[in-house]
Amino acid sequence: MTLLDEHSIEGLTMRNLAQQLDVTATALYWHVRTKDDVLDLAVDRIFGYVPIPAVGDDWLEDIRVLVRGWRAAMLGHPWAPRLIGRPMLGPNVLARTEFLQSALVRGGCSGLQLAVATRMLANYVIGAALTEATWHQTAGPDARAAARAHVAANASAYPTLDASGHLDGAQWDDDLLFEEGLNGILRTATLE
Amino acid sequence: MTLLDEHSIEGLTMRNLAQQLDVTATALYWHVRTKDDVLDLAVDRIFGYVPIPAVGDDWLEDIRVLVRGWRAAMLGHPWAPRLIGRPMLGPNVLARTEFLQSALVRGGCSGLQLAVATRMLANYVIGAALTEATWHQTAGPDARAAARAHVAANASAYPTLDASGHLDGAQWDDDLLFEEGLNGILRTATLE
DNA sequence: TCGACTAGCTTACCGACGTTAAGTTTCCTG
DNA sequence: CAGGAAACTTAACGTCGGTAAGCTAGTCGA
Repeated sequence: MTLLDEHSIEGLTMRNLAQQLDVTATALYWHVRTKDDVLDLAVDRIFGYVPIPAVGDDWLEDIRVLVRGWRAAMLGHPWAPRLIGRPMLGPNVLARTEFLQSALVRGGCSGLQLAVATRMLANYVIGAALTEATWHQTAGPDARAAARAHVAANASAYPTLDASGHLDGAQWDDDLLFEEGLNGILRTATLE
Repeated sequence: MTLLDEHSIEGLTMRNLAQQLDVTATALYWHVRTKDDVLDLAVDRIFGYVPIPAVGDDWLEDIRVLVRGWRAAMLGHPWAPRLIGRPMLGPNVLARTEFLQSALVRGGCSGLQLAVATRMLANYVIGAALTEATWHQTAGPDARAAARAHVAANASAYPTLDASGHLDGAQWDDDLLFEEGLNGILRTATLE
């Protein structure tokens, strides 16, 4: 994970990892079957960093806390969102899902409604972490400016986009946007 | 894209791509700067497959149609969700965002509300496509069953998860879950 | 008609990667 | 003190993304 944090995904090679451990690359294959296993382990470890809060009396706040921690864990390790799209059946993942569903059940969800709410939350967090991480690491001084310039140049083709400042980035805080969206999703869970 | 569809991401090598085009691998570097460029082109092309509907009188339905097409385009090419986490500033992406935002504006959104709604929708679609694609291609006969067995074995640790059948997969239709969640998100956009 | 120029491709090659096979050390146990 | 397993090394294979230099065909102005 040190390697991943410092040099992102491309920096994690079996040789680098071995060097970090003062070992030959082939020695790793005694502990691990393939490199994909290493990545899977890293992903599950990320989910282990998501604090599972104690069950409180406010199920909505319980969900908020879990989901905030989930997003924070991924944004703290920007390579993590990119690695989703993998099995993800480790016990850490299951424990997180269990907590989330149990909170929803406490809130009165069941059946289809429960399944929908679970997926909404998971999809929202994953999508948010992925796009935010992408945006941050793509934010070379040029990329964002180039897109903005392109929109401004063809302002007639993108009237709304040009006016909304969606590409300005600094206009709205990511945390605020996430929190507002989360509230929206939770509201639908309480309304249905 | 033929290569990607048939052999997924790992099957797309410069050499394979060149062979498919009856050319040497190095010839590709005349047209493309690096392999990442090829992947970026593939991603932008996917967004080109998202049909941008004509502007109708029902802005909610306009959004639904766009978002459905977006998800379908990604699920039709399961490698696509995994490639998000890349620049994504091509004109196709911008055009899609423009349409989405303009529909929201027609619906009365503006300011913070507009930004939140845009992100919610994007995050939801991306998250859904990613998890669904992952689930489908991980669905070896064993993976899903193994997870279910693990939950059933430790049913005491996962009471809600065990009872909800969240891992059964066949219980709810993916399309239905997506549509319901989409309705929920759109409802928050109209309520706020 | 012909030489210059260039878009497009090829041949040859580089270092790094994931992975395997076989042999070596280290250490614990009977 | 013998034996065996756990942990590691050395050597090597095939493939990958990418570079450098050279070849080929067609266009175009004089």
